[in-house]
Amino acid sequence: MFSIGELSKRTGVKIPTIRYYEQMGLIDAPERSEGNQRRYSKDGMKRLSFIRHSRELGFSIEDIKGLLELSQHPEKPCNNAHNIATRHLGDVRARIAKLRGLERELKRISGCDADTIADCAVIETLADHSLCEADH
Amino acid sequence: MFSIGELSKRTGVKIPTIRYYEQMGLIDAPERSEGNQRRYSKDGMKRLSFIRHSRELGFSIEDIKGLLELSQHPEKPCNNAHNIATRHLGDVRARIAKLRGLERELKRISGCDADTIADCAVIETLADHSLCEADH
DNA sequence: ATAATCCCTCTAGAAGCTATAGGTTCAGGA
DNA sequence: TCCTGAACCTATAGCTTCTAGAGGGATTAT
Repeated sequence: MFSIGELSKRTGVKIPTIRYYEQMGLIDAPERSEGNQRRYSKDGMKRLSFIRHSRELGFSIEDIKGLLELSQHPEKPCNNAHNIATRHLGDVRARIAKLRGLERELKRISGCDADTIADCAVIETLADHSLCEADH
Repeated sequence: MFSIGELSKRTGVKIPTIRYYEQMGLIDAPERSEGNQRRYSKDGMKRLSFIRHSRELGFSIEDIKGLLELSQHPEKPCNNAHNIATRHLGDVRARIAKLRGLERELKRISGCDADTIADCAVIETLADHSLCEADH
Protein backbone atom coordinates (compact mmCIF):
# COMPACT_ATOMS: atom_id res chain seq x y z
CA MET A 1 0.00 0.00 0.00
CA PHE A 2 1.38 3.38 -0.92
CA SER A 3 0.26 6.94 -0.85
CA ILE A 4 -0.42 9.00 -3.91
CA GLY A 5 2.97 10.67 -3.53
CA GLU A 6 4.73 7.30 -3.56
CA LEU A 7 2.74 6.18 -6.55
CA SER A 8 3.62 9.38 -8.31
CA LYS A 9 7.33 8.92 -7.69
CA ARG A 10 7.32 5.30 -8.78
CA THR A 11 5.36 5.80 -11.97
CA GLY A 12 6.49 9.28 -12.92
CA VAL A 13 2.89 10.50 -13.16
CA LYS A 14 2.25 13.74 -11.32
CA ILE A 15 -0.13 13.74 -8.38
CA PRO A 16 -2.83 15.97 -9.87
CA THR A 17 -2.68 13.87 -13.01
CA ILE A 18 -3.35 10.70 -11.02
CA ARG A 19 -6.39 12.30 -9.47
CA TYR A 20 -7.47 13.47 -12.89
CA TYR A 21 -7.22 9.93 -14.26
CA GLU A 22 -9.35 8.73 -11.39
CA GLN A 23 -11.93 11.37 -12.22
CA MET A 24 -11.88 10.38 -15.88
CA GLY A 25 -12.52 6.78 -14.94
CA LEU A 26 -9.17 5.45 -16.13
CA ILE A 27 -8.29 4.13 -12.71
CA ASP A 28 -10.62 2.94 -9.98
CA ALA A 29 -11.03 5.03 -6.87
CA PRO A 30 -8.57 3.38 -4.48
CA GLU A 31 -9.05 2.53 -0.84
CA ARG A 32 -8.66 5.33 1.66
CA SER A 33 -6.79 5.66 4.93
CA GLU A 34 -8.72 6.53 8.08
CA GLY A 35 -7.94 10.14 7.36
CA ASN A 36 -9.38 9.86 3.83
CA GLN A 37 -6.08 9.69 1.96
CA ARG A 38 -5.70 7.46 -1.09
CA ARG A 39 -3.90 4.14 -0.60
CA TYR A 40 -2.83 2.24 -3.68
CA SER A 41 -2.08 -1.43 -4.23
CA LYS A 42 0.49 -2.93 -6.58
CA ASP A 43 -2.27 -3.57 -9.09
CA GLY A 44 -3.13 0.08 -9.02
CA MET A 45 0.47 0.84 -9.80
CA LYS A 46 0.54 -1.58 -12.73
CA ARG A 47 -2.55 -0.02 -14.16
CA LEU A 48 -1.12 3.45 -13.86
CA SER A 49 2.12 2.34 -15.51
CA PHE A 50 0.09 0.95 -18.38
CA ILE A 51 -1.64 4.28 -18.72
CA ARG A 52 1.55 6.24 -18.56
CA HIS A 53 3.16 4.12 -21.18
CA SER A 54 0.15 4.45 -23.42
CA ARG A 55 0.17 8.23 -23.06
CA GLU A 56 3.84 8.27 -23.95
CA LEU A 57 2.89 6.57 -27.18
CA GLY A 58 0.29 9.24 -27.72
CA PHE A 59 -2.89 7.23 -27.24
CA SER A 60 -5.89 9.30 -26.21
CA ILE A 61 -7.67 8.80 -22.92
CA GLU A 62 -10.54 7.15 -24.77
CA ASP A 63 -8.24 4.75 -26.58
CA ILE A 64 -6.54 3.90 -23.33
CA LYS A 65 -9.88 3.08 -21.75
CA GLY A 66 -10.40 0.59 -24.56
CA LEU A 67 -6.94 -0.87 -24.27
CA LEU A 68 -7.23 -1.24 -20.50
CA GLU A 69 -10.56 -2.97 -20.89
CA LEU A 70 -9.02 -5.37 -23.38
CA SER A 71 -6.02 -6.04 -21.19
CA GLN A 72 -8.38 -7.34 -18.52
CA HIS A 73 -9.51 -10.19 -20.79
CA PRO A 74 -6.45 -12.19 -21.88
CA GLU A 75 -8.53 -14.91 -23.50
CA LYS A 76 -10.31 -12.61 -25.91
CA PRO A 77 -9.17 -11.98 -29.47
CA CYS A 78 -6.98 -8.96 -29.93
CA ASN A 79 -8.22 -7.52 -33.20
CA ASN A 80 -9.54 -4.54 -31.32
CA ALA A 81 -6.19 -3.78 -29.80
CA HIS A 82 -4.68 -3.94 -33.26
CA ASN A 83 -7.36 -1.70 -34.63
CA ILE A 84 -6.73 0.93 -32.01
CA ALA A 85 -2.98 0.80 -32.50
CA THR A 86 -3.22 0.82 -36.27
CA ARG A 87 -5.60 3.73 -36.32
CA HIS A 88 -3.33 5.64 -34.01
CA LEU A 89 -0.37 4.82 -36.23
CA GLY A 90 -2.31 6.32 -39.09
CA ASP A 91 -2.91 9.48 -37.07
CA VAL A 92 0.74 9.76 -36.20
CA ARG A 93 1.76 9.34 -39.82
CA ALA A 94 -0.71 11.97 -40.93
CA ARG A 95 0.67 14.38 -38.38
CA ILE A 96 4.21 13.66 -39.51
CA ALA A 97 3.26 14.30 -43.12
CA LYS A 98 1.66 17.60 -42.21
CA LEU A 99 4.61 18.70 -40.13
CA ARG A 100 7.01 17.78 -42.93
CA GLY A 101 5.14 20.16 -45.19
CA LEU A 102 5.41 22.88 -42.60
CA GLU A 103 9.06 22.15 -42.10
CA ARG A 104 9.79 22.54 -45.77
CA GLU A 105 7.96 25.85 -45.95
CA LEU A 106 9.48 27.21 -42.76
CA LYS A 107 12.95 26.21 -43.89
CA ARG A 108 12.43 28.09 -47.10
CA ILE A 109 11.18 31.28 -45.52
CA SER A 110 13.53 31.38 -42.57
CA GLY A 111 16.45 31.08 -44.96
CA CYS A 112 15.78 34.64 -46.08
CA ASP A 113 18.78 36.93 -45.83
CA ALA A 114 17.11 40.31 -46.17
CA ASP A 115 17.94 43.12 -43.79
CA THR A 116 14.61 44.83 -43.39
CA ILE A 117 11.02 43.79 -42.98
CA ALA A 118 10.23 45.29 -46.36
CA ASP A 119 12.21 42.57 -48.10
CA CYS A 120 11.82 39.80 -45.59
CA ALA A 121 10.60 36.51 -47.01
CA VAL A 122 9.02 35.53 -43.72
CA ILE A 123 6.70 38.50 -43.60
CA GLU A 124 6.18 38.56 -47.33
CA THR A 125 5.11 34.94 -47.39
CA LEU A 126 2.67 35.34 -44.55
CA ALA A 127 1.17 38.45 -46.10
CA ASP A 128 0.72 37.02 -49.56
CA HIS A 129 -0.68 33.60 -50.00
CA SER A 130 0.28 33.43 -53.65
CA LEU A 131 3.97 33.44 -52.79
CA CYS A 132 3.58 30.23 -50.98
CA GLU A 133 5.20 27.21 -52.57
CA ALA A 134 3.28 24.41 -50.94
CA ASP A 135 -0.44 24.32 -51.53
CA HIS A 136 -1.62 24.04 -47.96
CA MET B 1 -16.86 47.32 -46.20
CA PHE B 2 -18.05 43.82 -45.54
CA SER B 3 -19.83 41.97 -42.82
CA ILE B 4 -18.23 39.31 -40.68
CA GLY B 5 -19.93 36.65 -42.80
CA GLU B 6 -18.37 38.04 -45.97
CA LEU B 7 -14.99 38.28 -44.33
CA SER B 8 -15.31 34.72 -43.17
CA LYS B 9 -16.11 33.47 -46.66
CA ARG B 10 -13.28 35.41 -48.26
CA THR B 11 -10.59 34.41 -45.80
CA GLY B 12 -11.78 30.95 -44.87
CA VAL B 13 -11.71 31.83 -41.16
CA LYS B 14 -14.85 30.85 -39.31
CA ILE B 15 -17.01 33.57 -37.79
CA PRO B 16 -16.56 32.64 -34.12
CA THR B 17 -12.84 32.41 -34.79
CA ILE B 18 -12.75 35.96 -36.13
CA ARG B 19 -14.48 37.21 -33.01
CA TYR B 20 -12.07 35.18 -30.93
CA TYR B 21 -9.10 36.80 -32.67
CA GLU B 22 -10.59 40.19 -31.95
CA GLN B 23 -10.90 39.29 -28.32
CA MET B 24 -7.31 38.04 -28.23
CA GLY B 25 -6.13 41.33 -29.65
CA LEU B 26 -4.90 39.92 -32.95
CA ILE B 27 -7.19 42.15 -34.95
CA ASP B 28 -8.53 45.54 -34.02
CA ALA B 29 -12.18 45.93 -33.16
CA PRO B 30 -13.67 47.06 -36.49
CA GLU B 31 -16.19 49.77 -37.12
CA ARG B 32 -19.82 48.95 -36.49
CA SER B 33 -23.00 49.47 -38.45
CA GLU B 34 -25.79 51.50 -36.91
CA GLY B 35 -27.22 48.26 -35.64
CA ASN B 36 -23.91 47.35 -33.96
CA GLN B 37 -22.74 44.80 -36.50
CA ARG B 38 -19.06 44.54 -37.45
CA ARG B 39 -17.98 46.14 -40.72
CA TYR B 40 -14.54 45.33 -42.05
CA SER B 41 -12.26 47.19 -44.44
CA LYS B 42 -9.87 45.70 -46.95
CA ASP B 43 -7.05 46.26 -44.51
CA GLY B 44 -8.89 44.20 -41.97
CA MET B 45 -9.15 41.44 -44.51
CA LYS B 46 -5.45 41.56 -45.30
CA ARG B 47 -4.62 41.33 -41.65
CA LEU B 48 -6.88 38.34 -41.17
CA SER B 49 -5.37 36.61 -44.18
CA PHE B 50 -1.94 37.12 -42.68
CA ILE B 51 -3.17 35.53 -39.48
CA ARG B 52 -4.77 32.63 -41.23
CA HIS B 53 -1.68 31.93 -43.22
CA SER B 54 0.45 32.09 -40.10
CA ARG B 55 -1.83 29.68 -38.28
CA GLU B 56 -1.62 27.30 -41.20
CA LEU B 57 2.11 27.30 -40.71
CA GLY B 58 1.54 26.51 -37.07
CA PHE B 59 2.63 29.78 -35.48
CA SER B 60 1.11 30.43 -32.08
CA ILE B 61 -1.16 33.38 -31.40
CA GLU B 62 1.64 35.04 -29.48
CA ASP B 63 4.12 34.57 -32.32
CA ILE B 64 1.60 35.96 -34.74
CA LYS B 65 1.16 39.05 -32.61
CA GLY B 66 4.89 39.60 -32.92
CA LEU B 67 4.94 38.97 -36.65
CA LEU B 68 2.01 41.31 -37.24
CA GLU B 69 3.70 44.01 -35.22
CA LEU B 70 6.84 43.59 -37.30
CA SER B 71 4.92 43.63 -40.56
CA GLN B 72 3.69 47.11 -39.68
CA HIS B 73 7.23 48.48 -39.77
CA PRO B 74 8.77 47.73 -43.16
CA GLU B 75 11.83 49.85 -42.49
CA LYS B 76 12.91 47.95 -39.41
CA PRO B 77 15.45 45.09 -39.45
CA CYS B 78 13.93 41.66 -39.71
CA ASN B 79 16.11 39.63 -37.39
CA ASN B 80 13.15 39.23 -35.09
CA ALA B 81 11.00 37.75 -37.81
CA HIS B 82 13.78 35.32 -38.57
CA ASN B 83 14.14 34.46 -34.93
CA ILE B 84 10.47 33.67 -34.58
CA ALA B 85 10.42 31.57 -37.75
CA THR B 86 13.60 29.74 -36.87
CA ARG B 87 12.47 28.94 -33.39
CA HIS B 88 9.22 27.65 -34.75
CA LEU B 89 11.08 25.55 -37.29
CA GLY B 90 13.00 24.04 -34.39
CA ASP B 91 9.74 23.23 -32.63
CA VAL B 92 8.34 21.59 -35.71
CA ARG B 93 11.47 19.51 -36.17
CA ALA B 94 11.39 18.41 -32.57
CA ARG B 95 7.79 17.33 -32.94
CA ILE B 96 8.62 15.43 -36.10
CA ALA B 97 11.46 13.64 -34.35
CA LYS B 98 9.22 12.66 -31.49
CA LEU B 99 6.47 11.43 -33.78
CA ARG B 100 8.98 9.40 -35.79
CA GLY B 101 9.93 7.59 -32.61
CA LEU B 102 6.29 6.90 -31.89
CA GLU B 103 5.72 5.75 -35.42
CA ARG B 104 8.53 3.23 -35.22
CA GLU B 105 7.24 1.82 -31.96
CA LEU B 106 3.63 1.73 -33.09
CA LYS B 107 4.61 0.04 -36.32
CA ARG B 108 6.42 -2.63 -34.38
CA ILE B 109 3.61 -3.36 -31.96
CA SER B 110 0.74 -3.14 -34.39
CA GLY B 111 2.51 -5.67 -36.57
CA CYS B 112 1.74 -8.31 -33.97
CA ASP B 113 -0.07 -11.36 -35.38
CA ALA B 114 -1.26 -12.95 -32.17
CA ASP B 115 -4.84 -14.13 -31.85
CA THR B 116 -5.60 -13.36 -28.22
CA ILE B 117 -4.91 -10.55 -25.81
CA ALA B 118 -2.71 -12.87 -23.79
CA ASP B 119 -0.11 -12.92 -26.56
CA CYS B 120 -0.75 -9.55 -28.09
CA ALA B 121 2.30 -7.37 -28.51
CA VAL B 122 0.25 -4.20 -28.25
CA ILE B 123 -1.06 -4.97 -24.79
CA GLU B 124 2.13 -6.61 -23.69
CA THR B 125 4.19 -3.61 -24.62
CA LEU B 126 1.93 -1.18 -22.87
CA ALA B 127 1.85 -3.30 -19.74
CA ASP B 128 5.58 -3.80 -19.47
CA HIS B 129 7.90 -0.96 -20.00
CA SER B 130 10.96 -3.17 -20.24
CA LEU B 131 9.69 -4.69 -23.49
CA CYS B 132 9.87 -1.35 -25.12
CA GLU B 133 12.51 -0.94 -27.76
CA ALA B 134 12.88 2.80 -27.85
CA ASP B 135 13.92 4.49 -24.64
CA HIS B 136 11.20 7.09 -24.43
C1' DA C 1 3.47 18.00 21.30
C1' DT C 2 4.84 20.15 17.48
C1' DA C 3 6.79 21.08 13.07
C1' DA C 4 7.35 19.68 8.46
C1' DT C 5 5.54 17.41 4.98
C1' DC C 6 2.05 15.31 2.86
C1' DC C 7 -2.67 14.96 1.39
C1' DC C 8 -7.65 16.51 0.66
C1' DT C 9 -11.38 19.07 -2.40
C1' DC C 10 -12.65 22.61 -5.40
C1' DT C 11 -11.81 25.79 -8.83
C1' DA C 12 -9.55 28.06 -12.54
C1' DG C 13 -6.30 28.40 -16.31
C1' DA C 14 -3.79 27.12 -20.49
C1' DA C 15 -4.49 26.98 -26.40
C1' DG C 16 -7.29 27.66 -29.94
C1' DC C 17 -11.09 27.37 -31.03
C1' DT C 18 -16.40 25.61 -31.44
C1' DA C 19 -21.19 25.40 -30.04
C1' DT C 20 -25.28 26.90 -27.88
C1' DA C 21 -28.90 30.00 -26.08
C1' DG C 22 -31.55 33.90 -26.34
C1' DG C 23 -32.12 37.96 -28.60
C1' DT C 24 -31.39 41.87 -32.49
C1' DT C 25 -30.57 43.60 -37.24
C1' DC C 26 -30.52 43.44 -42.13
C1' DA C 27 -32.02 42.72 -46.99
C1' DG C 28 -35.32 41.57 -50.29
C1' DG C 29 -39.92 40.71 -51.74
C1' DA C 30 -45.24 41.45 -51.46
C1' DT D 1 -44.47 49.59 -45.39
C1' DC D 2 -44.45 45.26 -43.47
C1' DC D 3 -42.73 40.69 -43.07
C1' DT D 4 -39.82 36.88 -43.17
C1' DG D 5 -35.64 34.47 -43.04
C1' DA D 6 -30.96 34.86 -42.88
C1' DA D 7 -27.30 36.88 -40.71
C1' DC D 8 -25.67 39.07 -36.75
C1' DC D 9 -25.01 40.21 -31.56
C1' DT D 10 -23.26 38.89 -26.52
C1' DA D 11 -22.25 35.74 -23.05
C1' DT D 12 -21.20 31.36 -21.60
C1' DA D 13 -19.72 26.68 -21.64
C1' DG D 14 -17.29 22.84 -23.69
C1' DC D 15 -13.40 20.40 -25.91
C1' DT D 16 -8.46 17.87 -24.38
C1' DT D 17 -5.03 16.78 -21.03
C1' DC D 18 -3.46 18.20 -17.70
C1' DT D 19 -1.37 21.87 -14.11
C1' DA D 20 -1.52 25.26 -10.42
C1' DG D 21 -3.44 27.47 -6.55
C1' DA D 22 -6.26 28.31 -2.25
C1' DG D 23 -7.62 26.88 2.07
C1' DG D 24 -7.65 23.34 5.15
C1' DG D 25 -6.89 18.36 7.31
C1' DA D 26 -3.66 14.05 7.98
C1' DT D 27 0.64 11.83 8.82
C1' DT D 28 5.23 11.24 10.31
C1' DA D 29 9.40 12.14 12.67
C1' DT D 30 11.53 14.11 16.48
